[in-house]
Amino acid sequence: MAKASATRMKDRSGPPSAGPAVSRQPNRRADILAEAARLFAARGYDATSMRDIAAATGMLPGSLYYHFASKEELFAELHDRAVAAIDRAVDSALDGKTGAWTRLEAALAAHLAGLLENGNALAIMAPDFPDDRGDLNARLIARRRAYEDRFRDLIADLGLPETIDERLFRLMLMGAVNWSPVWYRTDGAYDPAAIAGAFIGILRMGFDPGTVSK
Amino acid sequence: MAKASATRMKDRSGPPSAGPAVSRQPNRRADILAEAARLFAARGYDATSMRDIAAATGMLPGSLYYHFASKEELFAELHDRAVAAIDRAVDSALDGKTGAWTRLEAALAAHLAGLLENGNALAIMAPDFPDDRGDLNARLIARRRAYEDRFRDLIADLGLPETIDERLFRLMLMGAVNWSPVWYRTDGAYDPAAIAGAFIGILRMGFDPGTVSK
DNA sequence: CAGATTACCAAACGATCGTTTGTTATGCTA
DNA sequence: TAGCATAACAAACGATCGTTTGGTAATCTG
Repeated sequence: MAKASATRMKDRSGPPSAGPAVSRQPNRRADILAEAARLFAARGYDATSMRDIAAATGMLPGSLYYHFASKEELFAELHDRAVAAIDRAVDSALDGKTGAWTRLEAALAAHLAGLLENGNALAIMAPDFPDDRGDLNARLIARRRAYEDRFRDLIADLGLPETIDERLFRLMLMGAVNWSPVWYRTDGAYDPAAIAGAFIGILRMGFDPGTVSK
Repeated sequence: MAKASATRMKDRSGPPSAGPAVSRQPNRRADILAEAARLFAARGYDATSMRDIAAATGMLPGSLYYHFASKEELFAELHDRAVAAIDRAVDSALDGKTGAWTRLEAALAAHLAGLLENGNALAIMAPDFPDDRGDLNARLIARRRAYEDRFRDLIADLGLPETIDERLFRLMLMGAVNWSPVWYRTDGAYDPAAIAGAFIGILRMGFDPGTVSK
């Protein structure tokens, strides 16, 4: 895997701080991102070639390199966008909600719904990359870590008894949810909210007795 | 990906039903399996080439095809062996144990220990293959499904209240455990038994009150 | 209207992939 | 000892991969 020479590549992401942005074919870059997201989610990173993405976008393979310096760069941007989108979804799910357990459940449901969006974003959020591919992997992990800190706070608010290891509590809950896309079926009996509700219900039973149903 | 022509390939797996098995270089096939398992676990399926496996085994790439019809076949056998090994580990962990919660915890600890064995068997057990690659994926999923049924029974023995969906209970618990290899560090504070104990402890608190410690 | 920039096409490059083919020692068996 | 299956080597095949290079219309800017 050759180191991508970033010459001639202008960073077209970032905020459109000044000027009316570009005007010619204003949306091809967004098209690429959308098609790449769909393909990565459906087939995984390795099984999706730049030629596939180009064909789905109606371009030639080399043309992608005008917008993105490399395949890894393209994927990393998708990853960042997915994390940011889920982060915002959690924000709005939390908006106005009160009660530590209710807030945790709402955040969890938004998190899961975000994971399942666009087919299946698991392939984008999950640690698809074993250990290898150092730079990219480190970047993705850091992004996710920052996001998952939100749940550390939400769990701290629960006021769990001291005998409970809050870190393991969080890892258990997040693991259960992050694994859900593996068995989730869109035609199944549960939707994201129901799954989050059931998980929280099971846990809540032990720590917050007297609350059988909502 | 050309359809592998299985001509000239004798199935060298299966039970050594009759005769003293092969006798000449009796162990090269096992070497291949061992090295392939190590490489797949470390780098993943796609990032591990047949040339890598051959080099690690001290053979030439083509020689692998005397023992295995294809790369997928090699992986599938590894997957089956991993599932079988964990199945046996759960067997022996359960041996002599009584009490529904204790048995579930023991099975869970053995399951997690098995996942973490050999570096990280996650790459072997996990749904590495997105949706594509039909034949192989179907086979792997079927093997895992049969194995995971064990936990359905263990959970049924708990006698959970009727308000609890046992399926979601199982999916939650298995998801939490199956996700653990993602964050598990061998130099960390927890070993598989501690993790299983903590997870069960959190759940048990709600359904089996009065049991603070073991 | 001249020049620069944008957004692409067309075509290829070198590397690597899974796999196949033909051959060759080696040991078992009759 | 002849014949045969075993277990590998040696070398290549065709395909596909990420990426690069050079050119070219279209658009924006001065």
